[in-house]
Amino acid sequence: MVITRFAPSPTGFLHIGGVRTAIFSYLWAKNNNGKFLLRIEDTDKKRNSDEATKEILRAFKWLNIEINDDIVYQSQRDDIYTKYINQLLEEKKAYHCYMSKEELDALREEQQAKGERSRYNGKYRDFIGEPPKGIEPVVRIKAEARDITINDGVKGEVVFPADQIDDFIIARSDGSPTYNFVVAIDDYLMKVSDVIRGDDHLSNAPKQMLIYEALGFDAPKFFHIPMILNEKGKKLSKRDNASNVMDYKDEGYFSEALLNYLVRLGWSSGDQEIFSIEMMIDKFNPNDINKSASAINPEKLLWLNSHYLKSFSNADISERLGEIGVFLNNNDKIDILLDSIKERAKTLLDIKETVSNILNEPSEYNAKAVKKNIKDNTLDLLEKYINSLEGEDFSLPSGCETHLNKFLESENIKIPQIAQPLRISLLGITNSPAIYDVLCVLGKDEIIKRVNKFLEYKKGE
RNA sequence: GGCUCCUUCGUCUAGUGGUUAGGACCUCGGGUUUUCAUCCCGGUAACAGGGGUUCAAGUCCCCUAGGAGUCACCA
Repeated sequence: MVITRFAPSPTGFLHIGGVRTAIFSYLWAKNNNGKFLLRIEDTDKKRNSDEATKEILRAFKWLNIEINDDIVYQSQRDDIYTKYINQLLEEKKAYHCYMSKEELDALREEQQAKGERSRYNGKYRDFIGEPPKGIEPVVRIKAEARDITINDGVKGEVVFPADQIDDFIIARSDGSPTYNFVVAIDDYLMKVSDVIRGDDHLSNAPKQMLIYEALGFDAPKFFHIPMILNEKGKKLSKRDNASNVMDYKDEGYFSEALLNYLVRLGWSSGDQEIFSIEMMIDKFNPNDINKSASAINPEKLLWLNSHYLKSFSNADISERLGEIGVFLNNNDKIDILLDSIKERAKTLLDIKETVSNILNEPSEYNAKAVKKNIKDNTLDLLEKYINSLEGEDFSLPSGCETHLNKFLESENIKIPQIAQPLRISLLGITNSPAIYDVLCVLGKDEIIKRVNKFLEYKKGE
């Protein structure tokens, strides 16, 4: 069975790069009818917070990525790690190192001064005798001096030369296990078969291989996926704006669009751009992931978002609007309104804004628009217009159109002469959905009310 | 600096020795449109550079350049 996992450390919000890693892992598991697990790497008590964990979970919920089995928290697994550390110690595959931090620093400086790579010199590797007093030892693993080859599903064969590898620490002087150690143990214990993670972890892979070998465990298959770059071509970090997933939600993006956008970053299936989640699951294979890093492209995301928006039903959109506090339930023209708006909007926030522009009486009139469109005879026309509404059928946009055409003919004017002034008096601005739709949604009483208000405003000037 | 990885239009990518190097976003032009948009049609635009191998190279090899990642008792 293919089992994948996502293993964030809860040090803040979930960022875009992490989400993409998670999606890839999720898709690959589902493609194989396998499992997608979540492990919270909260061993660094100083930097972790429960709040961050909640935030990560909230993001997964929004993205509709389902996590199989119970969430694993590394902070609750000290006993397990200790057991394996002791095992390695007993088997002489690991040893206590009594080098102080100061001594280690001095060693590093000395090596760097000579232009060498800083690595542990193996001082306590075969140490016998009385250890120095007053020093709590760390545990180091015995790393055999040989090249280590990682057979990566994305990068291919990557060889790390022997001189790059030293006896690294698997347990700190306070007894707590280090990152590379717990990752290896947990992936094994969770039966993770395929590790898909950022290629910033590639250099950790040989260390983990060493741990697997020492313990006699089979190593999982690795897929080190390239980083996501920001618009400037630098590694996307938490400091980049728009790196927090939930910011996208707040800005009116849909999880469908974000997922679609992210899955196409570094991966593709021919010329296909639009993927439903089912299609992604069907087509995704981590072997097809690109080797090179890719830069984020907000415009394409926006395009995808508008694409998805157009495909949503009005009921669906209403529900999503409800989630951000916009309720349309008591408006019987809801379909006309949303049909009209969703064609031109790109985000949920766009819809919210336009809905509010239409449903709420304008509080002011755009001066530039007024100047351009309100001529000497315009107020007369507007007055005539509202006086001509009696008995007209405004239940559908087509009725509004029929009536307006009649009005144009009787006044012998062209449509812009009345459409733009109507927009201004009804909405305060000239950018709006089709005028017939606006008229229909508002209804005659509201039209009369707003036009009168505008007329009074103009007369009062 | 050591090690590792990467390099096709501005961006995301297709491409597995023979293609007029394709698609998408952006951009530009045109059309539809009462406005803003949408939508439709069309255009501009790329194999980092240099050597090989081969009848033939974006595709294979080498070098150079550029970019990225990593070098903790962080994860």
